[in-house]
Amino acid sequence: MTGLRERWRLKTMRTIQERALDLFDERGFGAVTIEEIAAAAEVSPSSVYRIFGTKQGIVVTDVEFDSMSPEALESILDPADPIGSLLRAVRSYESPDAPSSGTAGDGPQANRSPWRRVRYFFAEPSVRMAVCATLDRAGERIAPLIAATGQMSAAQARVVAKALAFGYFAALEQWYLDGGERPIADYVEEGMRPLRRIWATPQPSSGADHPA
Amino acid sequence: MTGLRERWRLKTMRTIQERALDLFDERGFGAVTIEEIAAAAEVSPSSVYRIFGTKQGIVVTDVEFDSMSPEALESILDPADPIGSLLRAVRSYESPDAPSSGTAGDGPQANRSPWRRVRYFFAEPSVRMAVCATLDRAGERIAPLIAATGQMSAAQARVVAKALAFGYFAALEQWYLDGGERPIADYVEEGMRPLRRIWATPQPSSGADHPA
DNA sequence: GGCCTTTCAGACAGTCACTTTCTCCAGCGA
DNA sequence: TCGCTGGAGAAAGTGACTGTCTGAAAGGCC
Repeated sequence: MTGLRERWRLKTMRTIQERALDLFDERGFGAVTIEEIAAAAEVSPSSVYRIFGTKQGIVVTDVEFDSMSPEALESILDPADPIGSLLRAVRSYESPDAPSSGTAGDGPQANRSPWRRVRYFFAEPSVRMAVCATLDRAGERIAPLIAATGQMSAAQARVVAKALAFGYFAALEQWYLDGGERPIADYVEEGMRPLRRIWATPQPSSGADHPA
Repeated sequence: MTGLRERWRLKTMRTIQERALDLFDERGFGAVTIEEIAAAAEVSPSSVYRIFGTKQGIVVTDVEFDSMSPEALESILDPADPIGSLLRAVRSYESPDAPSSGTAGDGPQANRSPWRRVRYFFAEPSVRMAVCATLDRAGERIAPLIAATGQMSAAQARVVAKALAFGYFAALEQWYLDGGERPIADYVEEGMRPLRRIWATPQPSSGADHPA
């Protein structure tokens, strides 16, 4: 039984995000002010900053993932096969409804899929920067989990964690650039395949891997 | 022979960077305004923005690397062994004088090594964000070079390029966190070793690799 | 070397993201 | 039911950044 305050916070978060995206879709990210967003969501500008920190945070913040506890993250991410874990997470996240309209179909009340925000990750430079910062932090979170397996040193775990986080970002961008036709999981699986070699046990019987 | 205008620009760039770092070291990044930096460098605030774009740009911009032509980059980076190329670049960059004082020794007119800026990459969040954006762009530059080898698809080259750029960042941070005692190249070599497997030909005779 | 064009530094005003502080109400525990 | 407290709202301020304009110096042309 969560408190009333937290309920209000979560509901307000979603309201602000949706109203903000409505305005961004309508007039562009840069042409909308925080005051307008706050007015549209019927909260004070202070609340927007208290909740999201920055204007880009409204787009970047992922309510369920960012509030995930370290334990929950640990239960999802298998340090021995992080790419497989990532794929599973992406597939379950993607399942509800297909993204369908990638660049086409820019209607005001467009799809409410979680991928609605993703467009701005790549279209708006300042948002892209904020996404990079978020991935950076994500890397810091998963590095200790990888290091805990004892397979690598702390420095190597750090490098690999960053490679995973930003490799995923690269795959996502490829999906975006292709217009969002095929499911994202396909891009993640294909794009990140070279990284799988990091965990590959040296066996002579691994088949052809690289060509697209 | 380069024009007078370009000469002025380069000289001004270095002046602004050094004066700005003097002020940052003295009072902290956030406590120094652009106006003060401009005054200290004896230029107008407009010029600071025209040259560096943002306040963080003053710290992040690497004069020689950022102005590197695509051809020069191509001549340095061997797509078949990017990590080896990176190591060579780091070693030649690091050679002039050792960084010595990492966290200790915060004197006003500290060392003038190219690593003076690096401290702020990790100490100042907004600068760190800008560094991430720069690495992101660096990834975009090297991805086509990797894709040109034909070993991977475009998506895979994109992923690997990002992994390289941010893996280097992770290694650099490990160096910073350790206090900058050992040379950076050591951290790059050790930290990025797992990424080498991406290019490893499947041979059963590869020895032990992982422990630190 | 003198003229014309272009480029760019400087000045200035404006916008808005973000911070800080204060007040006050309502949720929460006793 | 009664304090206590966390948090929402209001408001003023700061400074990073963006345009626009003007004048002067650089660079090309004869």
